[in-house]
Amino acid sequence: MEIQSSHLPNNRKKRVIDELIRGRELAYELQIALNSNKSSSFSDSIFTSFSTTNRNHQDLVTKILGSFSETLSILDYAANNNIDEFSVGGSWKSEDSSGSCKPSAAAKATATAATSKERRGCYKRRKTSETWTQNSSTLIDDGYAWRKYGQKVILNADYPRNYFRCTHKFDQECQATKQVQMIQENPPLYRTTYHGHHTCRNLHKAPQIILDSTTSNDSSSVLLSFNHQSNETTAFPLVGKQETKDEEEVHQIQRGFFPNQFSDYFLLPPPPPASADLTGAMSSPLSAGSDHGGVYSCTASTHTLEMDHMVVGSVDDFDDVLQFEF
DNA sequence: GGAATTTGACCCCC
DNA sequence: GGGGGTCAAATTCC
Repeated sequence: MEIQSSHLPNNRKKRVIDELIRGRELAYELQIALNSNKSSSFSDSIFTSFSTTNRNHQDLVTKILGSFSETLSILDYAANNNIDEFSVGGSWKSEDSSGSCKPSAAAKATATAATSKERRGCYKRRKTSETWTQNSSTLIDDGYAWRKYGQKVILNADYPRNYFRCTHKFDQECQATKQVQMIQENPPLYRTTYHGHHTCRNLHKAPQIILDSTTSNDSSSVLLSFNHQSNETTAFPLVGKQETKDEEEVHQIQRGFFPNQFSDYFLLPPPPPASADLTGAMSSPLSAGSDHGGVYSCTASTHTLEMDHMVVGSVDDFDDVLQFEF
């Protein structure tokens, strides 16, 4: 593994390295798990990892996604220096998953209260939790099912903040939440702040394959993600070969437009037989791609995060160079 | 009728 | 004290 990074602050550099090492270890773990599943075909073992029948694989992929999302969020800061929350001591708070809320008077009252009315206010507010933000010009479907639970007018903000929790908060005790706030109307710009990682296993769909070859003059952002859901309605035209029904269920290749951000990457195994199509679908600045097994190389950008059988994504537009070889 | 959203109330924590 | 995060009843949607 080789990492070159020249312009990230040391603390973020260390976080990038730590997260990538973690991601690599998880990927190895996933690889071992997949290899051990010899009764399944490659495509079965890869893509059923998102089905309810293979929760171990799914869990590993979820962890890997989280690891690389964090890494990319750190890089996102570097690329979008206007996100001041990423400053040290800012929104990158230390994880306190223990939920260190001291028992409040209300909570104590709750223990004896029987009525729902009296339970009001007994929530545990996260004192600290891991958070990361991303800005985008569109409201991005990140593959998880969210339930809106609140909206607040924020002081000195032009637009209200919307609060979402994971749909599986109660049935699977998933603590992931996010806040979405429009920060600019024309052109539209949304800021999404995520709190905590998903521990649920019920992706309402897997992340999408989205090739972003930005249609603007700014070629700085390239987005790859992978989707296995077949009948999702989307504003993005599908590209790729005519697929069998099964193939349709494991991947679709879509194109999207997400200028000036790249933190919404997903790490998933690429669809084995479709790499040529994917490559063909890559319009400038993306290029290249192997014709087997799904090793894709996106070489046109300064930043390439690549693993055997997996490509995390690539970006450019700032001077750091990160190369990962596994 | 169940799920999702809206919205006023509650209260933690700076 | 007040901003902001969460709860939960009411309302809307499918």
